[in-house]
Amino acid sequence: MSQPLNHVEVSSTPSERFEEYLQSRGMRNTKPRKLLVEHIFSSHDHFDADELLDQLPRKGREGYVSRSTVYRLLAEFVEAGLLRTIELEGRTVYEHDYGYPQHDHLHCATCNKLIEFQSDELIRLRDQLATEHRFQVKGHRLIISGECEECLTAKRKRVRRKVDLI
Amino acid sequence: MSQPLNHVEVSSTPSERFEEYLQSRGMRNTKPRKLLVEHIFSSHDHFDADELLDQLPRKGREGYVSRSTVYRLLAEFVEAGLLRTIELEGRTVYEHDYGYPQHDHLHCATCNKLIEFQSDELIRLRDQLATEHRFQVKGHRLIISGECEECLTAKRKRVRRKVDLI
DNA sequence: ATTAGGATGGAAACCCGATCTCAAAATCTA
DNA sequence: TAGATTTTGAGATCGGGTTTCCATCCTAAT
Repeated sequence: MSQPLNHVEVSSTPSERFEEYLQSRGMRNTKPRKLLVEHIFSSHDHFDADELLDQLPRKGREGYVSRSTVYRLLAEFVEAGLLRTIELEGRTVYEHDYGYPQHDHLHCATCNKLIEFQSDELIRLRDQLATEHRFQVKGHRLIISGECEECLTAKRKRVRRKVDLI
Repeated sequence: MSQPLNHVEVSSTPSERFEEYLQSRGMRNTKPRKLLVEHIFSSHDHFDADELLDQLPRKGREGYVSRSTVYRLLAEFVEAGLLRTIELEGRTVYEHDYGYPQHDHLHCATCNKLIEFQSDELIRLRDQLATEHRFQVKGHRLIISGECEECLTAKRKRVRRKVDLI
């Protein structure tokens, strides 16, 4: 059974890591940049640009970051190796990359949740398949789609309720 | 070693199959519909709407089909089970579904080619992973990205040529 | 503190595949 | 073959995530 994913040992926090990145390129560590790194790494969620904007303070409030800046910074975080993108049904979804191991996803079509898992056997199989086709692997993306436990349970409950009414 | 994919035994051609589909819905078997099914199933390629349009005769020529009709008919073919879509880096790519087995892809980042493969072991692993997470599988999508044999060979040749010049 | 130049906010522009509109053409039925 | 109905073609239009523009603000180095 694949366990909840463990963090990779890293010597510095995402914020520290990003600061180094900025330094090395002569870029400035501004309020929006600090705030967004903090926010994004304060919880381990998947999100797209819009969802992130929804989570942040509204215009006029302390800590507000504009739409254009959010887009700019998300691109920077990806560039810096902090985040990684997943293309899922048209939208671009972001997830932690720095300090987080390679993994794949189960995608629930009902509640839209992404469940992570790690499988060494998958990697082995992938490399074997590539070798058979004399293909040089750079990476892969596996998304298993279907319905998660909670949604299945909820559905079962609904059915039972209907049956009870009869 | 996974072999080139074999066609599934089917009792009728894609054209015949599509005609049945049209009949059953009281739709008409028009020239554009006949022509497009013929064209699409005359070779086993992956394509998007634009590529398909490029392959068809230009405006004014015999056999011309308009952009809007191409989009309309592609949707019909998917609905009819003739084609299946793959979302690849933003664009919608179509491939044969009818008379063709489930499979996955190797995607060459250099020449953009899609190479098909089939793996029972992958299905087994997928189902096992899903079971471990009490997840009900509907399907999956695996894309292994990297570089194909031809592109690797071409690159090697270029390097050798450079070396020769020294 | 000053200041040069990088960064941000707000809004407009963009991108572009996909869809819609509707008059004209094609198909099927009787 | 006439009539009813579906389908097509051409162009306009859409949608919405993303990018650009630029005046203003902010940061960091001096």
